[in-house]
Amino acid sequence: MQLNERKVKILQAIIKDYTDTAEPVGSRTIAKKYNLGVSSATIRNEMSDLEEMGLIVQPHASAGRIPSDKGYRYYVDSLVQKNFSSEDDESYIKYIKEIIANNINQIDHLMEETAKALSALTNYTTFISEPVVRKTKLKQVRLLPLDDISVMLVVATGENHIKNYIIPTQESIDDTKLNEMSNSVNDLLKGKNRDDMTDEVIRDILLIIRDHQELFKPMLKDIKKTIISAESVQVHLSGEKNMLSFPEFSDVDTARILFKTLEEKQALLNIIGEGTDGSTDVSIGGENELEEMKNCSVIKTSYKVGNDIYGTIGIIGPTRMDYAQVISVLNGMAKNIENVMNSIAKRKNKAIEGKDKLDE
Amino acid sequence: MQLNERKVKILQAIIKDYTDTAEPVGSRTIAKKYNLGVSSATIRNEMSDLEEMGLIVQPHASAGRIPSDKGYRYYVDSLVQKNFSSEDDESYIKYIKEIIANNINQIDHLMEETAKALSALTNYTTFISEPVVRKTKLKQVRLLPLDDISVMLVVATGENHIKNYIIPTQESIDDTKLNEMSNSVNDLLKGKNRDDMTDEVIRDILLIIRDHQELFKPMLKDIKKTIISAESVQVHLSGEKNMLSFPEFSDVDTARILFKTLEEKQALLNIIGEGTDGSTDVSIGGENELEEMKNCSVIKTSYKVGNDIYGTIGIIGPTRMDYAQVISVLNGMAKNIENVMNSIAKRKNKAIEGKDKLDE
DNA sequence: GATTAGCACTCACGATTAATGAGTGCTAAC
DNA sequence: GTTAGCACTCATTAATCGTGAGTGCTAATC
Repeated sequence: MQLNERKVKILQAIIKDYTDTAEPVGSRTIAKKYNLGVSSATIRNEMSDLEEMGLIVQPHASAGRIPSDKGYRYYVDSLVQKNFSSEDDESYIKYIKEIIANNINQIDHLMEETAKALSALTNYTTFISEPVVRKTKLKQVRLLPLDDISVMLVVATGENHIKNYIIPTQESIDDTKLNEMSNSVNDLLKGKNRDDMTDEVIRDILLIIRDHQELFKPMLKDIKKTIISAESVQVHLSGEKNMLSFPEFSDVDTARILFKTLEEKQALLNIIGEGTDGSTDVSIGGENELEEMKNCSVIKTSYKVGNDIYGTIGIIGPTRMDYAQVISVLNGMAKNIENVMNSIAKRKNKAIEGKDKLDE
Repeated sequence: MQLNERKVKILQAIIKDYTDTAEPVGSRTIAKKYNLGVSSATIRNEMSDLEEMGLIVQPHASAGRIPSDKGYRYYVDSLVQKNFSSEDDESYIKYIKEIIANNINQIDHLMEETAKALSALTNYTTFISEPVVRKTKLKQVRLLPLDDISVMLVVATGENHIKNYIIPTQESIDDTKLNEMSNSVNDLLKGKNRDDMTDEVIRDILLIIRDHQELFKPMLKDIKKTIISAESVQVHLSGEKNMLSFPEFSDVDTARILFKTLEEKQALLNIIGEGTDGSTDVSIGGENELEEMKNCSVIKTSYKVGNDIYGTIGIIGPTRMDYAQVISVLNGMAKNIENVMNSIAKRKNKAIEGKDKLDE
């Protein structure tokens, strides 16, 4: 589809004005506000063409025009992408710095805070999925004394998912003994993934805890649970209530239906989809599969460490949104998550390198 | 205020009907639906009296009556309390059993799940505050190897608040050495509360970690942070979006303003207030301090272990609600939290008793 | 004295109508 | 190709009116 320069300008004007006002835009408005050097009549003719092409629509006969899904699509594809990266809106950097400074060392906390910041910045609903790793490995499994009647189980996976469990013991267990068991279990499980937990391994563990088998048997389930939760896609959602401030959701039912959809995890996973391979993905209105989201747009991108795709971050808002700004902020945010994660990875590599040298 | 039996019946009828329909109730409706054996005219006369007493109001001249805050108050005080406990609606027991079965061993998780269940049961917004303890004591502080470049810090307090922190070390630290440090630090801090962490103690800790002081110094901050977070009132909120289904919130702005209020932690703390000393507390409409909540009611109660008041649980809904049912469910829920907590406490006491016998 | 039937009165709500004005499409002139 | 001009459309708002739910009062009845 080829548009002459004037048509492009008019389309841009309509999108800009509609984004700001949420009201259909008329030819006179454009003539007055965006001095294109032609009269409203000329603009009317051009608009008629644009409508024929399906880029704009008239909500009703005597109203102005609003961008159609196709119009936004054209805008996003050809107008935004060119220069969104140049729009170096650094205002959010402060936010992210704060988040990182705020002593985040667990993945889910980082996710949660990032989601919050992003929805605060854009005023839209934000989703972010935690890193997915197919076969996460156990890094540490520890049994620690908690008090006279319980023992604490700490399980950490390769991606620093850490979970605690409390095992009620009813009786005090000797520290040295506990420590022994802890070490033995840890030695057995360290580096193992789910498939590695064979019957044989389990038999060995049961042998280790033979004196307290009934007490510690549930531990196996907890360990497995940690692996599963590390491997399953955890999605954080934030800022849903922001949506209520847009006129698109002035009808409570519309909002309620959307909220209900977003509460279903499966729907969210659907929205997140396959991940975007590093690029930024925009789904406009009807392009979304879910009926409830036909008047929403979803913008998402992925963050990654090294060459492995790690997770997805994105926003959900009404189709009428400032795509250029959102894309820019979103990309910045993704880049920042990558930086945080990469800095962890780099530290790790350095440590390994150092070791190698020592080994020589 | 003394009402004759018929007036009471009429007030009850109005509250019941309005709770069900959210529409003003007229004299003819009452005459037809609730056979009191008198004509609508008689009911009109009685209603006129009830209005004079301020128990019901007319939204406008040609409308039926709706209960006023005062009317609900009268109803709650004199009608509900008498027999709410007999209303043994056991339907939610299944829910709670599931929650408990679902292997909850950390307080905040229990809170979160309880809040969710309660809002699912009542369809209202639920809040629950985690146990408050003035001077929580450290129970366990442990340093554990995580990987080559980081060490994991696990801190547990007396109430089984457990937090993990990751300390980046850049270099591998000898396991035995780490274990030594861990034990020493733990010995120093075990049983200490915030005030006990004197300069002297800190000096001792610094001495223990002298070889890695720069690395482990931030640990002190993390430990303090754990104490503070255990001592501060953590409030879980759940089911806010349920509110959107009530006609009272069919206006988006009303809902948005309420949501915004509930997002402020201070406002929530205000609502929770001082705790209720075991009784059930009902705040109806204008009785609430916050302007935004003048058309809401708050019902709360406290759960406790032993003689110490521990925390508050409650619901927020429109003034038009089924008080009897909510109070009953809420009390049941509180009792269940108490049971879970008491069972922990009991196990503990038993263990101590057993030990005492051994010592003899 | 309490209850009720009857009736006038009030007023929200919905439907109908009319005025307004924002906006378009078309035509003819430039 | 551009524009001025004008007829036409139709959402929106305000005004009007009828309807019905509901009340309050009065007088008759139990």
